[in-house]
Amino acid sequence: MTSELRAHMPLTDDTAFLLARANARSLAATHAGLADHGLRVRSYSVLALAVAEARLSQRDIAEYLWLDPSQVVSLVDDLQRRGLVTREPDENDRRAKVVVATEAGRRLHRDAARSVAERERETLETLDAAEQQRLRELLLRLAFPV
Amino acid sequence: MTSELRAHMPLTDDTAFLLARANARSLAATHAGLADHGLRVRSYSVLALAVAEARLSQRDIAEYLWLDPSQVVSLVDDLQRRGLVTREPDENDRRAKVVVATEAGRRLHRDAARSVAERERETLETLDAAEQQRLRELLLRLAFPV
DNA sequence: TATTGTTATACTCTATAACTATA
DNA sequence: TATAGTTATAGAGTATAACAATA
Repeated sequence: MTSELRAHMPLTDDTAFLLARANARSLAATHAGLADHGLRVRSYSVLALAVAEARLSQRDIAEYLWLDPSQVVSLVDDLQRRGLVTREPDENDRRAKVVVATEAGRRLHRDAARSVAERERETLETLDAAEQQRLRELLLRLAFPV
Repeated sequence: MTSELRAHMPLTDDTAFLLARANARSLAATHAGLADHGLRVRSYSVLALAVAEARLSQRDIAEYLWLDPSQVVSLVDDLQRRGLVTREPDENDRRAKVVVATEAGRRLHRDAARSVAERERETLETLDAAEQQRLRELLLRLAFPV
């Protein structure tokens, strides 16, 4: 970056722009962390929710990850084909299918999460621990407004 | 969102996830604000940099917006075709082209920025003014690490 | 009637490599 | 030898509409 640009820095008072650029950096780090595990950001996210004990339906996953329900279908298809998750019938609603991680899915997620955390740590180290915590609190309220 | 999910909230200690979801909300708001102005997020961002007085080259723009230089070519092509920006030769480097907004480009940007700001305000209102400022400071350091 | 998962399709965005002109 | 802009192409991500099964 030129010194002139450093001094001026357009758009840096624009939350949307800062959010987009910070997210781009974070995405690159996550992508790099997942590369060796045969996962992409979206399939990793779905797997992470399947590993969590929340017993989410595909519709829940779509809402949570801000994806279209039709996208979740092919993501779960892929994970299921690889033996990482299963579709279980919801006992209360026969339309819905709960996505649950298999033992292999849990193992892969654990290894992938470790790689991702390592990369993310480098991305976040420009903030100290308290600042990172404060950032997460603010982002949480933005990501999930009450 | 189910109450069970509200209670559990997987991934909410994951900065990358929160960043992605907050960015998705912000993007949707920006997109809605731009819809009536014939602009998309990426073309709007390039136009915003052209309106700024930083006299950025296409390469600068690519780096700043985290885009590939080849993507900037077609974005500038489109804006230029619509008379919103011009490519000016860089006096110091004949390879480089500086992207500058025309008067029409400035007008469109002003109108679009107003629409975007309105939508963004709704997205951000879950935080008070001081919190929004604090968030921008933290994001800036994440987006542009020294 | 509304919702869940599914299929299909078109469009946008992203990643990569090669080429040219200039440095 | 390296860099700025350009062209081309393939792959990933996104948006939308329609349908069957179930609520």
